[in-house]
Amino acid sequence: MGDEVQIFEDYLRKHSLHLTAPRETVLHAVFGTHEHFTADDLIAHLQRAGTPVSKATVYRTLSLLSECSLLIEHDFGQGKKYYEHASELQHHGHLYCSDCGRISEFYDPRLNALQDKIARQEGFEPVQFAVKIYGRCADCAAKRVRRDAGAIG
Amino acid sequence: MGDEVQIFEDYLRKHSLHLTAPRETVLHAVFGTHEHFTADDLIAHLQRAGTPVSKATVYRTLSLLSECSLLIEHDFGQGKKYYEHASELQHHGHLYCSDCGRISEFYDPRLNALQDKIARQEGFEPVQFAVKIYGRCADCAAKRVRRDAGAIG
DNA sequence: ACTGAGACTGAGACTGAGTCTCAGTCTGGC
DNA sequence: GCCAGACTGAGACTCAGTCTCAGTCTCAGT
Repeated sequence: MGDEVQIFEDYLRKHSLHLTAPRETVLHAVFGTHEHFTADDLIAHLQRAGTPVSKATVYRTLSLLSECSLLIEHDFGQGKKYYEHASELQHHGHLYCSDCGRISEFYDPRLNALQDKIARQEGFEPVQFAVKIYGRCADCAAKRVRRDAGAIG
Repeated sequence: MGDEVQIFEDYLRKHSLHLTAPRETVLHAVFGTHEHFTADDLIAHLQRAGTPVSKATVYRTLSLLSECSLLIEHDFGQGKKYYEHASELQHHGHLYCSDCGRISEFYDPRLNALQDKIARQEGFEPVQFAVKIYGRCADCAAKRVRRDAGAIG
């Protein structure tokens, strides 16, 4: 936090836009967490925090933050976008637990190198990689084993 | 085609469901193409072909086909689902051109092995892998180079 | 063939994430 | 202070996808 404000301000200035109070509120809320969040989460959080910002403004600000590469959008096929800080580990992948919805991350440079190589082999100019592994997290896998054992016994 | 009908019929029978005319119409349309398609594409196609099937039924049938693993759903962050045949190359990745929207595929067993290994290292039980590389296809990259050259010269 | 339980259908209402519009407000260079 | 143009919130709108419901069809049992 701090760097982000700077980057955002620079970006806004370059495009003749202003760092207004609602934008600052959103910026602080966004960079005050390290979780993946949705626009709706953020709107609810701001509401609860007593600093409500309208839906339209939240979406507009998230869009600006994505444009200046401070945020990255992710889609896990839920019909809504998840956001995360772009500054975290670069080009990491996601593990999405279909049972509890938990999202965790992993980073493996070999995976990135391999993807880059494959893309270029196909004449493709890669900009962003998105590796999503769907399945069950350790907790849910364990729960399922216990439940299945119970069902049998 | 043929195998798919068999698999679908077996699945339906096992669940006390019927292979009705609208379902058959959808099945034929779905397996009559090898492209990635959206529900909307399919509805429009059936309309044009003079064999319209209602939106609700199309969605219901696509959902059944996904359940019995004949189709796989994909999300490229467009706010709509793309479908493809599950029988095609297994666990392949997608190259999505952000300029023209074209979707192409690649298959690399090393990528799958690596993903499986990474997931299990994290205690995660993988069910499905989704590798999406966003960027520019060869055509669009070339177009862009020409356009940029033109802008400078 | 007839019957009844329950599966199926289409039309259209509904949902929910995200976008757009618009009137009123704010910002900052002059 | 003025003004162009950026910004805001409220709520209308869009659009993919889901749900509802009344009417229809299917098929096992007779």
